[in-house]
Amino acid sequence: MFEKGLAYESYEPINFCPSCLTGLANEDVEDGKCERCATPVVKKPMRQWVLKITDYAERMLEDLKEMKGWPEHIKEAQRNWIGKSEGTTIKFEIRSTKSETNSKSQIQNSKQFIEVFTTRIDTIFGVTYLVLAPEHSIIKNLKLKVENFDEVSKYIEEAKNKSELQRTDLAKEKTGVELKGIKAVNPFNNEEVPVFVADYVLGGYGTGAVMAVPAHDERDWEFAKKYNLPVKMVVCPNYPKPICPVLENAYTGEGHLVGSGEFNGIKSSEAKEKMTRWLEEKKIGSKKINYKLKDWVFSRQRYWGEPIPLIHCENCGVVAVLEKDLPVKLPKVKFYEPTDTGESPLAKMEKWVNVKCPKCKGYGKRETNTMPQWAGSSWYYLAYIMRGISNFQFPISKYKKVFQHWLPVDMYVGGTEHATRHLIYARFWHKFLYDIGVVGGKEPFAGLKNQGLIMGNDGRKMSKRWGNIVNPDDVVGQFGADTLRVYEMFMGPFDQPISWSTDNMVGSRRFLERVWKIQSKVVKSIKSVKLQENSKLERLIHQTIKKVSEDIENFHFNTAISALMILLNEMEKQDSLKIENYKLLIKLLSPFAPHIAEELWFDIGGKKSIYLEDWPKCDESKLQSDEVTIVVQVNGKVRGSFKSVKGQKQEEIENIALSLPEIKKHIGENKIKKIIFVKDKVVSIVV
RNA sequence: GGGCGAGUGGCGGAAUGGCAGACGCGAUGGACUCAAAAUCCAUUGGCCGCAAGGUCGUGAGGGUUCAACUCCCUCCUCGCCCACCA
Repeated sequence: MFEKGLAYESYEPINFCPSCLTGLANEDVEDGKCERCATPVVKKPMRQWVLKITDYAERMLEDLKEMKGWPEHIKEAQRNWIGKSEGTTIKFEIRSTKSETNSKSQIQNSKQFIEVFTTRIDTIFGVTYLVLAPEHSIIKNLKLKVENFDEVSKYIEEAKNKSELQRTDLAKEKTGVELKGIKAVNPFNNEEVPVFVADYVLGGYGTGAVMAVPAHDERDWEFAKKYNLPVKMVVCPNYPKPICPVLENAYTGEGHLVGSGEFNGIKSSEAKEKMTRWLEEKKIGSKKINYKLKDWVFSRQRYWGEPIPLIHCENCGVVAVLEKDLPVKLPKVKFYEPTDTGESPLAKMEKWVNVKCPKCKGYGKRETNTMPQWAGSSWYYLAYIMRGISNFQFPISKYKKVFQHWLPVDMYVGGTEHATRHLIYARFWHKFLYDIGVVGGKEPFAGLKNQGLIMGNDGRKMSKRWGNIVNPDDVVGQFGADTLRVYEMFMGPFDQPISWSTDNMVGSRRFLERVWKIQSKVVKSIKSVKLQENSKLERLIHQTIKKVSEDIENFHFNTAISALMILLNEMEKQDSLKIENYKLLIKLLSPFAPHIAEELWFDIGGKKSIYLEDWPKCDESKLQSDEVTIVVQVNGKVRGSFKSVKGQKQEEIENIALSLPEIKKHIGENKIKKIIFVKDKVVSIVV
């Protein structure tokens, strides 16, 4: 990525954990606290490596359309995370309000502009002020023009020192300071509006400045109310009614333009186009697409983590480690405490750090930042394939053919929490590898399913805080691994959150014990088994094969196990059991209880592993009984039922239904209005 | 505030227009036992009834249908994710 220009060094302030002494990316911060140690993070400028994931934003968005095997809600989450919005940038000229003589001497000749991004250029005539993010670089350039620069600096300083946590908490109460001495000029009507700095505008999105339209934006509305700024309505929802409703809050919808000069009376959508074109002609604005997705801060100041394979050379600058020297391994050390300089612990390990520059063979130092934990999980599905072939040889392009054979991953199972982190990163890496020709497909995972979270006994998310964590090792110790597997599959629908219940586990344990026990019923000769019982059982067996096979395909594991329990109940009723039938039961059970299945398989004479056997096939002809139960309804209520031969004609079935005493009773003296007949299922009589 | 899910017995859940509660847990009664555990058998949605039977019932209310847990509309509750993105 470095060589393709997709990695760059940045010195911007990032989240920093004062306890771990490391920089953190947004994904390592939860509610303003360090994910690892729950210490509130602060902002700190640090040197860091950043990957240009934003270059892939559009493709990641576009390719979602083709990903039929992914759940819609995960794709939607990714769309929101990428956060594409189409709008317009527009430059507002800054004008000084100081007297002519003063300004002439102090101000340079060149004009200064504030550029803003908006998705609602149609509301431009409603602009009553401009807002800059505290981080905005233009502020320091305005020092000479701004009369209350001290006050402004103070506000900016305070905003900077607010931790992420405070900034979230204070989100509701808006604050800001006007930049006195300057005004911004609205190019559409040459109106001068005041300029504020306020931390409700984000430095990292768009241009870091917005045009405020309190009449049509809730945040601007709140701010305007607080600081008594004018509100000017310019979009009317019920045009052409002459009177627009009095505003009690911001109207954020679209409509027809009013109070907008030559644009009056046209629709928002049309106005957006016309106004943008007007700006483009004047060269003070243009169409613009913005994404919420930010570039990926890819360095951590931790010991553990893959070293970033770069070398800093005095002569050549940053140079990539040669492929033959990959991967760069961590030095083996006893201690790896964080440094107090904010550098990675690796920086202190001089033997490891000092190397020759691969280019000029001069004096070089290794990059000491390491990769975040997301790095490994972005390609481990490739690593498994590589591992199956050899032991991670570089270059990775060696594996091209093998990757083409195995990829994409058919079914990837993971939690929903990965929607906007791991699954975005993995897709990004895969697309990069596709671009350099290592993998043949654009996407890594064809199918995706999310398992439901297993909640604690109390219905809450398992956590130390609630003391409701269940340790799988303990469960395995008490009940056995197969019981745990069966229970986990049986406890509820795969994709839904379910509370853990150790009490309910005994059911799964009993089930496996009973499977074990009916071994004693197994006979090798058919003679002792009653023929009548056999055909009924045989039908159930084939129904079970069908049900279990389909349920596994559809991830309905709970009902698959239920079907096996039903089969077992029936088998237990038999005096004796054909060995083939018992084998079938074990095969169907084997995916859920692999250990016991294998052991039983050998117990009943299996020579090779059960996992070398073919999966049972369902014989469709043996599925259905000749007999069906017909339900009889009168006025929509079930009043009786009878058994009949399958495929009976409507007339005959109706006659039987009408002759039933309980049906006669419910019909009584009433006239029959209508009879609905559903073959082999229902006769519904309306009186 | 936005998005996505989910509401069915004492509990986990099943049924995707056609007998609601499959399967499992728990509970009750019985068998075995000196006794207990384990195991096995039976019963187990509520209400009325000795019973036969009746009646109500899938978060609430309405609608479509011969028939609705299932489809449509309105609302309530809970969970998860995102959240000042201009």
